Amino acid sequence: MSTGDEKERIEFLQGTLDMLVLRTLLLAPAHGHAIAHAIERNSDDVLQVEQGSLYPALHRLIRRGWIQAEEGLSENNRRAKFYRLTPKGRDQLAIENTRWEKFAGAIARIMRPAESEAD
Amino acid sequence: MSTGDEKERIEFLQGTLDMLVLRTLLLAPAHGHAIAHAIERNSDDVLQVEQGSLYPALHRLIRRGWIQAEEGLSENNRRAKFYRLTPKGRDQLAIENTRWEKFAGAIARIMRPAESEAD
DNA sequence: TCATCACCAGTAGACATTCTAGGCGAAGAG
DNA sequence: CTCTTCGCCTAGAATGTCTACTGGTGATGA
Repeated sequence: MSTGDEKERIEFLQGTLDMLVLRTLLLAPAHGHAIAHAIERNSDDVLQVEQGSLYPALHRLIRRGWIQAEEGLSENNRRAKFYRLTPKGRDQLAIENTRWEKFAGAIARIMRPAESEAD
Repeated sequence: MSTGDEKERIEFLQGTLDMLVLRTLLLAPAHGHAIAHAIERNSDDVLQVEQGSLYPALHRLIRRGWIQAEEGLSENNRRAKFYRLTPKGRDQLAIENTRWEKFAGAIARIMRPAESEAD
């Protein structure tokens, strides 16, 4: 996953993709393409999900029992794998969400006092 | 860098350590140990900086010209390398700060509607 | 004086995740 | 029939972190 700046494509934030995928599947089952597009759209195109990151992530999530795949037909009448959140996946999403907020909060505490505390 | 939960040590957020180090050195030059402790303290011990992550990061930052090292004596009268932010490093910090906020904002947009939009 | 501890710097190797850069099969359009 | 688009997938490289060390040197106290 990278951010979508003009040309400053940055590799960023290892480990958040799983959370984002789980979050997306909380709304409804979806196939790979749709998941990627949903994440991109919902982030106002700040995040870009590469296929080479997405599919390994999906398989990882399956291995861990957090999602499951079902064969189906896409909106465009093509064969597609629909991924669905499992109960374990739902729990995991809650865990990762908490963890993220804790982490982001910690970063904020370090970065924030910049203006006032600078010596 | 990992979060400091009781036993759920998580590997988290590749790439943020550099930003945190730069931010810490914005306040004042410091040696490795001091940088690590400052990050841990300022994050209320949520973040833990491992030496095996810190020193490679420091050397990386030097290679990129964002910080520079000077030999000196620590508060405990021990030989230590004091790392100082360079002008380039200051610019870089601004870049990374912006990037982080953009990224965290994007994550938030995806994660937020959880409560209201859940089907 | 000698042992021990805390402080400070550093490295090697494993590991996980991401990215680049492809490939492949099938539906639909012309 | 050909071309494009959709959807799934993988190999290999790059990156950054973690675990688990090594090593040197002040300070402390027996």
